[in-house]
Amino acid sequence: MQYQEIDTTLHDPSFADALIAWQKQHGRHTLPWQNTRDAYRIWLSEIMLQQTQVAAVLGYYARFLERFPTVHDLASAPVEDVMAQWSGLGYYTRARNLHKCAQRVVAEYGGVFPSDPALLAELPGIGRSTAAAIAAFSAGARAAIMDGNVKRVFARVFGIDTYPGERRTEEAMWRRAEALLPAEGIEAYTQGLMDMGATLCTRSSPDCARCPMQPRCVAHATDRTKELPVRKPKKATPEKHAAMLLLVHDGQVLLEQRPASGIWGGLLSLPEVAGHVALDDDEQPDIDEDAVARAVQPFGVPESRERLLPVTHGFTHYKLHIVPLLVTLAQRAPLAGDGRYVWLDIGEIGQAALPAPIKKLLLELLGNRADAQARMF
DNA sequence: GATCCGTGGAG
DNA sequence: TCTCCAAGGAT
Repeated sequence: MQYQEIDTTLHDPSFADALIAWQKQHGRHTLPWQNTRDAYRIWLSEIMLQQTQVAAVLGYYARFLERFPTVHDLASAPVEDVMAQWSGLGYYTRARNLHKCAQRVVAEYGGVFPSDPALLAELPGIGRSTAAAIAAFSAGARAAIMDGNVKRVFARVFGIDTYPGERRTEEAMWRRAEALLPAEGIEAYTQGLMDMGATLCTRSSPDCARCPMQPRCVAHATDRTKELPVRKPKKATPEKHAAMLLLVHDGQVLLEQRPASGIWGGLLSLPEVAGHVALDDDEQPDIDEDAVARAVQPFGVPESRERLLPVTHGFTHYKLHIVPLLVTLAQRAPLAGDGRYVWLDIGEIGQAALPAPIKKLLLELLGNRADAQARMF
């Protein structure tokens, strides 16, 4: 049902003509992943850009290519190195799938990415839209993308007033996207959709005066650019609390590798104190001192303990309140054998595969004063 | 089909 | 400070 017949009643060659002409004159042409047909570089950019804006990707993209210049370099690298390079960019399953995908491209395609979108979409981390973008930019394949930009542009230009996250609406948009594909010039067309969404048809205050679609835009004609696309129906986000151990000894901090799946999958983080964090009458976390003592005990003999101010981190679907418990050890015990725990030099925090809020917490607390801390602990 | 998965910027 | 959401995919 995914790839269905093109609905010819939705054909309108003038849409692509106008978009391509605009892109060539006013679109973006100097992004680091443009002006190449190197599928590796294009693929890497498309994965990094999933749910992530260009400005956030630029630095990561450059560092990543420097560390992994080819798909072979990436495939043969330890996954830990890949995670470390990705640290801070978010959605860490992307990094694991990136690594897996590189290995499959090497093993199954001799290091050459296929140009067929259907084959690309079978690889880990590559869905229908990303496959189309890679195939279009690297091989000129005539395939439709469907990202946030396209949904916003379509919702406004065609006056679609149902929520794009709804299945029926999204299917209708895919049908439209297929029908509107140009006979030629797929690269400028695809880039044009992205450029329009990112630079003109933005979420707030779109620049309709410069928009090539303005004469045909339903939202503009009916003064509904602020209402379209319709918002996601919002629901209350739950709040969670976690007490985390900041165990310090001899210039090092104890970190624990998180499970591969779930939040911050596969990253290093601070060990959590097991058990529910209750809230007292003032909504403040009520830490169970016995639980803390039990959590610390396996790692050594505590010297001092200090409860730090809570740090709040908002995710898409919940809010996490972290209560850091700074504990210095007088004496360190040997680590248990499963390799999950690691003592990291405080000076190496910046390079470690840590979630952004944890890295920030550690750098603010320890990193900035690494020398002083190293002497203290 | 609904939910999960990060982070940073805009307003 | 708070809400929204961005070059989506996997489960």
